[in-house]
Amino acid sequence: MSQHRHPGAPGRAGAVPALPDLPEATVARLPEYLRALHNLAEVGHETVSSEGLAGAAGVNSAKLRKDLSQLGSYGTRGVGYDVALLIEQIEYVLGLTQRRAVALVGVGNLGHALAGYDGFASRGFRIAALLDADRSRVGEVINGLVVRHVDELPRVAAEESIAIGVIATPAAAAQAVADQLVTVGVTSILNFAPCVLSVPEGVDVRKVDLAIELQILSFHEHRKASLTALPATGGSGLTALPGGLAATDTQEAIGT
Amino acid sequence: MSQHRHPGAPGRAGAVPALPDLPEATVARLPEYLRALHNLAEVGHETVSSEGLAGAAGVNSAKLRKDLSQLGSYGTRGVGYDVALLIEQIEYVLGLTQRRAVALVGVGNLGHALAGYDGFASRGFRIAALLDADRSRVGEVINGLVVRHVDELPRVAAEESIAIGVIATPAAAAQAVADQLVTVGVTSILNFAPCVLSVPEGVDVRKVDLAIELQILSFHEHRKASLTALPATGGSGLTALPGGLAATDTQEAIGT
DNA sequence: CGCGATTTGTGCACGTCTTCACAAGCGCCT
DNA sequence: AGGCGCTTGTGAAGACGTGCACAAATCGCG
Repeated sequence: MSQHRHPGAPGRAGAVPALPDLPEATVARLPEYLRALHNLAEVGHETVSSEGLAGAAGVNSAKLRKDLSQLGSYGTRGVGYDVALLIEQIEYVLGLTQRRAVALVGVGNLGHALAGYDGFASRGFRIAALLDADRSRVGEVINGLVVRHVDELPRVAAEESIAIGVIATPAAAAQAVADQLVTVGVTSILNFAPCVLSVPEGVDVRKVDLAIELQILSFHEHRKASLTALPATGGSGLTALPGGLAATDTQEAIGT
Repeated sequence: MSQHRHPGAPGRAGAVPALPDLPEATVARLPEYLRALHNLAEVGHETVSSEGLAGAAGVNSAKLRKDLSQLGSYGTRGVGYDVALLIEQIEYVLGLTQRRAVALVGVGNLGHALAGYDGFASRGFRIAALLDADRSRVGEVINGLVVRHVDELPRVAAEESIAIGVIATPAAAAQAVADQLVTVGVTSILNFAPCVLSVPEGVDVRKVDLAIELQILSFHEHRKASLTALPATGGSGLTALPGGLAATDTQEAIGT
């Protein structure tokens, strides 16, 4: 689909392939833009304005324009962005032109669900191996993949280059698993275990903790409750407002 | 445990119960501190220094002190923080003194795993209801809870006050579910579906998207690869450094 | 009772992120 | 060709978050 020229160095071909060192906040939003763009492409949109894409991605249009300008992307003034081209650009920047191999360690409750998650395959990743420390689980087949023992990690890593390790073990086991992953050369880890991982410099760790998300929401619930609990004690004037005017943050009121 | 005086307004009893309006970045870290504190308490620590707690939580000690000072917490200079007291304080601020009821919508792959997740119960939450739109799933028992049809949401909400709604449905269904949750009075939503939710003002939405996390990691992999690909083209002098000196961010090298 | 060791709480400077507002550029219509 | 409306890209200002470095406070010991 619209195979313009090969996605590579933006602009001149053969130039430095190094990435333009994006702000982290921008990087965190690019996947959201990408998802929105895929949706737009499916519906048949050829181009999209910053306003339109921003709406679909749930952000401010100015922020979106600044983000896209960061990666040197070419929109057309008066028209908007070419959807297909922008998808290519973002996928290139995110390193999704190659399908990255993921090793998933821990096939318990959560790991099982992750192993069956469609989003892996459909968003540029491939589960290369399922691993677990529990030998009674080894041999089990999940979603067409056989669970292997975690000690086989070096062999797995030798078979195919693992780009990302996903840890879905209990907290007690997580650090040991992380160490093993680092040992076999993995430099990116997604940690679902509720604990802090200690890794050498150069290794990236991202963490997803369900309980933390719930507790943050709980805080806001608590705050909202404590606000509406004040009836009208002669507040300075900014009381009432049943909906609560405080833009708490997170992602309130996306607008239409 | 350690039922000091009732956790309530910090300091004087009966004072304003309103929360001190914390910075969002601080709120996001409090759960991490809380978890670290529980670990310390189990090991038998009575007090902990900012340095010690910061290490356990994977943050800078200055940041931790500033965070704790925000909530008016009382550490003791020369000694540190009282672990039990600090746990009480943070749990109060986060609104965890009451066990909040969670409604989980969507018991597919992921929802199933979430329903069986221990972290819910052990971190201050209680799954009050499992709901799904698929009638063939209704009646199924997961972890001692019966799956009910999503249309029963109003009845469920009437039975007990739902504090938080968790959406674990496919993206296509998520917005409709969110609307239903909002209708029955839920003002906090945790969304696992890969889509942007539009909600009225006053409703908080947090999002967890596995694919986004992976794509962010993919970017860093891509960047690291493009850096090491430059051998030694007479760089300005800060090349080499096999580990890569760039503190990419996220959470690198926690130290010991 | 005083002193030193230790640790908290915070003022300040710096960097990052966000948002506004507008100039520059592009296409279309006349 | 020229002008007009629309949209991008960006400079500048402000809000926010971070980390250093140090003063203030507390404990323990002589």
